[in-house]
Amino acid sequence: MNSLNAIRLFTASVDAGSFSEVGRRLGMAPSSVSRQVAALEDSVGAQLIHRTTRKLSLTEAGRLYFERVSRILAALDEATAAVSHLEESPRGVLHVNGPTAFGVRHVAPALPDFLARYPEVRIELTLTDNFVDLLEVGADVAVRVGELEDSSLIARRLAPNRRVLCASPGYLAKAGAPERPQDLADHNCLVYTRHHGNVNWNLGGPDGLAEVGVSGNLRTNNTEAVHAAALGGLGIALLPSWLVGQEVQSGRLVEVLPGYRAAPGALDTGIHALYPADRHLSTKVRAFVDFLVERFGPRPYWEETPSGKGGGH
Amino acid sequence: MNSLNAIRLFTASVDAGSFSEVGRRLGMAPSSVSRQVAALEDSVGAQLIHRTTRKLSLTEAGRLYFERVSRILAALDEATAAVSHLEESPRGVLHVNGPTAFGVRHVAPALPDFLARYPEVRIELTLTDNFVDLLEVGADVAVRVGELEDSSLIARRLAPNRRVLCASPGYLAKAGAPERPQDLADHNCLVYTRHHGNVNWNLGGPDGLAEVGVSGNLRTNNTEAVHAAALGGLGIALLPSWLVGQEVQSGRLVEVLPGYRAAPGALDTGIHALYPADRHLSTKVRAFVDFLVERFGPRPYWEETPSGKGGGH
DNA sequence: CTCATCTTTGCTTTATTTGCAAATATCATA
DNA sequence: TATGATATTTGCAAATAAAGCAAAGATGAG
Repeated sequence: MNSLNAIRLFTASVDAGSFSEVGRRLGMAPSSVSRQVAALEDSVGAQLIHRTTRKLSLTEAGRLYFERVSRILAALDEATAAVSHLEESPRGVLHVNGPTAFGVRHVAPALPDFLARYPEVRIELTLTDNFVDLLEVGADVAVRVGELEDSSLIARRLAPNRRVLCASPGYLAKAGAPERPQDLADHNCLVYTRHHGNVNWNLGGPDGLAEVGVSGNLRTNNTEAVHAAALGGLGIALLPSWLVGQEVQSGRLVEVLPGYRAAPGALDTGIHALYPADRHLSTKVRAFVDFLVERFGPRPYWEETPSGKGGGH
Repeated sequence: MNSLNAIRLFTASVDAGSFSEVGRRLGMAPSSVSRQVAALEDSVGAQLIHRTTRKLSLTEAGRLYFERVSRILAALDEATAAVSHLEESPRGVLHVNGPTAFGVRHVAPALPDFLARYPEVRIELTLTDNFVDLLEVGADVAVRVGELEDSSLIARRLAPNRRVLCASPGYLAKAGAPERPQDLADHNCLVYTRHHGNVNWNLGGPDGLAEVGVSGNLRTNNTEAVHAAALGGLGIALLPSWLVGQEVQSGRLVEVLPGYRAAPGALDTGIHALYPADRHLSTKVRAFVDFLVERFGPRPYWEETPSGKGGGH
């Protein structure tokens, strides 16, 4: 196949008017230029340049080829530049994928700041709760809460995923606050589970790990439903801090058994940004992930407490 | 610089959806395809394709690059095809250069036949009597009468360049016809010369070579002037057969000393077509030169005599 | 869970390209 | 006219790039 280099040397020779001059400008031997152009001529099957020791002149075929090929080379350089340009600074469309609840509460609110910092980026945010293949859906980066599937993607930790026992002040006034993990068995516990069967909450505290079987009059596979029920005063819930942290801060919910915390399970591996393990990570993805890390960590705003205690990792 | 091959493999991979498939189609190892595309990505500085063992998918940069580069490759192939096309059969502009007198009498009249045979050729005929550099003037082929300058051009012999002693019937009736070369000294000889000084005509005949000093009341550096004067009955002229051959045939001029002929000098090396010694001789030039050879040689029409004698080489 | 197929990487072999030097060609200049 | 400076081109050896092979890791189908 004919090489791009030969074509570039051909046009350069036409511009310079001499193979030697081209060699001088490009720092290569004149013989190489000569041979490349000769090879190009063989490749297209026509003489392109009449050669004299003193002067080069185009044949008709050469003129024709030069005209067309000059524009083509320019277009090719433009195409390359356009792509390289994309990488100079964050710009272009950034497809972000994430779970609905977390996305609505913490990703979407962050976007104005991000877009203000990088005005040339446009974001396409897709919130889905079923697991999607990043590449399948055309996403550049995904935010995942817990449960990292084993994949070729790179995971960057954005925040811890602590779970908090909490209930509304109304419920606690009526039912009292548990003082030890075992007390939970006597409370109406709002259970989030994806499976059937009994549910245990594992709580670590000053007296070690306690496993408590919990139950109540609401079981659901939807965290938001648990959340709503807890806000409504139905009972005690075990919910991620990113969901209830700010309500605990405002007092709409009260943390229960604050000396204890849920033992880290599969759901507690943290909140991560996932992106393809490509050798060339695009600047817009890097910028977005860096932005999220900066915004959330090391202690996310939803973990802040007025007294400075709690949360963290 | 990035190679054309890599770009072709990139687009082929996008089309095929798999490096292995491309390798299969193009008969090369999948690893080579993979490496070429990776090198292209390094070259443009951006990831173009997300790879999975099972599937390839374009990045935004890849989509952008693919769109532009596909068109560019097509344009490049078109440009190559256009040039190659030129060589499939004679077509395009053919620049022909030649001396005025011969061109008007024998080249221009031949062109209708040539153009009828090759309808896709357009001829640009430039007739000049000063020597021009073929390449300088942009000519593809030149017709030269005698005097071949030593150059890198290829010379193909089209016809002999015999010179003929002749005079008008009127002059011969008045002054008589010479019977031996020496008789020319007593005739009014019409001398073509570019220099000052005496002029000798060297005539070869049955009695060997005779050198005769000639003179008359007309000396000129223009062959056409000699020709016109001879037709007007002024005297005896030594003129190329291509100029007077047909007039001798028609009787408007009569050959003098037909048993003798001018000794070949620098002016008698023949009539040639000259064209560049390129490795790729264009088909239109080849066709034109072949056409002239066929039309003129081995015995040109202007050398024909009713009795079949004379002329030749 | 196993298998077939895909991409990638290390390693070796092969092909291409390069530079240098020499041969040849051309034009300017003495 | 002869000489010198500079051009293209070619042969040859060295350097560079590309290819294939085999193996390892990855992914989806059955």
